[in-house]
Amino acid sequence: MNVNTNSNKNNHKKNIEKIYAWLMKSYGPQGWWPVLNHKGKKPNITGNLRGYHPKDYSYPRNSNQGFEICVGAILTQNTAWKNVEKALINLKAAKVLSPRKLIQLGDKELKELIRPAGYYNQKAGYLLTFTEFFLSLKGKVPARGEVLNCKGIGDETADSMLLYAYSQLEFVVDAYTRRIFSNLGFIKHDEKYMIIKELFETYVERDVFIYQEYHALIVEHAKRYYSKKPYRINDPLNKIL
DNA sequence: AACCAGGACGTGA
DNA sequence: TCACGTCATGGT
Repeated sequence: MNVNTNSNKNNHKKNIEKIYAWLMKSYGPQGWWPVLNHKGKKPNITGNLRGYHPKDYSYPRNSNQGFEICVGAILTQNTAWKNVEKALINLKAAKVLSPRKLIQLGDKELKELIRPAGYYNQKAGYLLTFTEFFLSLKGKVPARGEVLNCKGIGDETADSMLLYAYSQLEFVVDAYTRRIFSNLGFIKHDEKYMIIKELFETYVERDVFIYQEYHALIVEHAKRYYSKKPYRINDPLNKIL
């Protein structure tokens, strides 16, 4: 029994490509992952929802920027980016937004700096654990399983780190992805993370920059049409499939 | 003034 | 495995 034409697998590839094309045409390149400039500020070139360097895929440009992306990935768990930004700017201003400096920091100081990002007691511990791991890599690209072994890093955070900090071909799935694509009929609303990840990794062109943009575009679109219930209402994507 | 945000973990069925 | 409570600040 198949009441939804969108769940026809023969159309998945076309539809998922069509959605990407529509999102890109509508919103343009997103410039993810956001990275602060050398002054420790948010570059003044974008709207508040976009990344900091649209069309520029040369990030991260050094190890510290990669580390910054990982820190942001942990801090943004269930947290608005605006609050994460405050925490990152605090860390940058205190000149501790690098792995060596961060592990030297006292527990109380670290918590105070990341406080705006919320859950600061937990996240402080997660950051220290991850930082030790990051240093142990000595620049090597970690395996997904290794990243997942760090307490506080689950599927989405691991994939975010791998895709945006390490330029690995890992599709990032978040609550927004689940919302949009379940409402469009591709998946169940409570579908497992890995099933959704595999859906995209099967049908999206296997290109790191496209993975980076697709996830960012999904977030941008969801913020406009799926941030408050009832979801799906007025979603223009309903009409293009 | 509730509700939500670019989740993950611990616990007890 | 799964449902549910917990963690916390700041914007709307």
